[in-house]
Amino acid sequence: MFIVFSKHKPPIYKKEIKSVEDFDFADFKKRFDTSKYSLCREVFQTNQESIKIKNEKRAVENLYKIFNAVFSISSKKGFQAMTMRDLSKEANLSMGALYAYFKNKEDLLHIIQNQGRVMVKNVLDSFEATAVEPLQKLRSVIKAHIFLSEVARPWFFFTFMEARNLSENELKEVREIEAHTEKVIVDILELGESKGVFKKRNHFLTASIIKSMQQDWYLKRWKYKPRQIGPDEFADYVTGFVESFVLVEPKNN
Amino acid sequence: MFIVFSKHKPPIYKKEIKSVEDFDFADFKKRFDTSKYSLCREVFQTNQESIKIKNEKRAVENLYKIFNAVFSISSKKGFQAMTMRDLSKEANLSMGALYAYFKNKEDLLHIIQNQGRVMVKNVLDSFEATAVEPLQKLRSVIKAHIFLSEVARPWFFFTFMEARNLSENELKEVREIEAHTEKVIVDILELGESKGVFKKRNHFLTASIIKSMQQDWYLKRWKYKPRQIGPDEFADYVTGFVESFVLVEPKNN
DNA sequence: AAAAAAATCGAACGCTCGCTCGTTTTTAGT
DNA sequence: ACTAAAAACGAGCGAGCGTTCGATTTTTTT
Repeated sequence: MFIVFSKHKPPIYKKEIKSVEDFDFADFKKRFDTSKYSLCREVFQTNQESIKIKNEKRAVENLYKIFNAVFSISSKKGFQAMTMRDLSKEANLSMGALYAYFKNKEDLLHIIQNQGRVMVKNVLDSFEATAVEPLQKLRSVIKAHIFLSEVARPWFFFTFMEARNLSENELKEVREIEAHTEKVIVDILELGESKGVFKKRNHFLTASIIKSMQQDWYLKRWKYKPRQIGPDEFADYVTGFVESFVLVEPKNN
Repeated sequence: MFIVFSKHKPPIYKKEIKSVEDFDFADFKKRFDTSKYSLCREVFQTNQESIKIKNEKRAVENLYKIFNAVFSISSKKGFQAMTMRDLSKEANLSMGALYAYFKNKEDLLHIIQNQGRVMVKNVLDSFEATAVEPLQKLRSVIKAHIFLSEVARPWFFFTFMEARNLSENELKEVREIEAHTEKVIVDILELGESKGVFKKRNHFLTASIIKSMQQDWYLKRWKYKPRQIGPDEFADYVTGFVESFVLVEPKNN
């Protein structure tokens, strides 16, 4: 989709740090369709048989209003505590209109959760193959996750917080994708270890800890915002933190 | 395999490391009243005027049943979605009996949240002054937090997940204690920097990341349990991770 | 401009919720 | 064993929930 080949592949142990894979948040936004409607359009196309509205433009715009209202209300009081009257008011749609976009309240939850999951899997998988060297792979994956959670913060927050309300089946899917993204990191760490670039560690624990850092970015954004810490600075700090632990020959700074 | 500090100590800063401050989980449990009723007893004594039951033993036992039921139900569907009938059934108490222990559902939430907050503050503050050297202080605080969240995991999980339902006033208290525990870490890092033991870093970000690791322990315990990773191993891994980043002269392994 | 189709509206319905209170059971003092 | 206080009980109340559907408005087609 957007695999970028570096013009000159430098040797890993030298000054290769400034390669094309070393994207920042601005690069990330350019590479993806970050239009605020893109996710809603996908939802419309995926659920066309259950959505009673024919006109795509209209449907997508209203889905956008609905989802935003859901995110806004449930970030304050949770999805279960949100009433359909709350939602109707916040989205500026009548009760009847709302039910043209989803079958019932539970269905609304599932639509959002599923779309969130699909988005994360699509984006992160496309980043796995971006880089070749272990260190670059590691950086790519860490950054991609942080930047994606920045672009789609409400989706991430909602998915995390409301995962409890899922059925056993869906919960299994959540666990699977979580294990998958963790395995992506573990594989990179093992590759690096076998190449002698990374230290021998408990890679599962390292991956777990990396994920917890990424998670902090979208769960506790209110902590970072007033201190003017942006996604680039945060991502660099996390990668620096991780590298000092896993690299055989860490940079000194 | 990876960093183990407890028994055979690598001589990093002379021998003062082998001090009483280098506690493990078993030590921690001994040092605190970890009786399953101790927190409930505190709740009873704190809210004696609103609790309509006179007999302490009876009240404490029922509070224990109630809180456990609350934790069990809301970990699955959230506090808001839990009905008083759910709670009545799970706690084996009638509706009327429940309301002898709290004024209303909201009050029940506040009682649990307040007690959880008080506990965390009491325990962590008592650990701040335990050690003298920056590195030992850092280890103490990190371990104390992880071990405490292990002993009182349901309280931690509940406090985190249901913080959204708090009033503006209480939310302020939550933020305050969160900022407080973060500041404790920042102060230690600054002390270490001034002593030349720790590197010059963005201490706020380091503290933030440390907290996110600790948090992972009680939010995602289902990940660690099947892999047989206990609190000692996890705490050692986290401290090792952090030390490789902050120490001027990190141990090699 | 009229007619058909699409989209929106919101009062009304049945149900479940938090909570109460008159009654019954259990406990403790004698 | 008696009795009064303490504790527990649970059916029932009104409020508010998710959801529906015939009426109405807006858009598209002709």
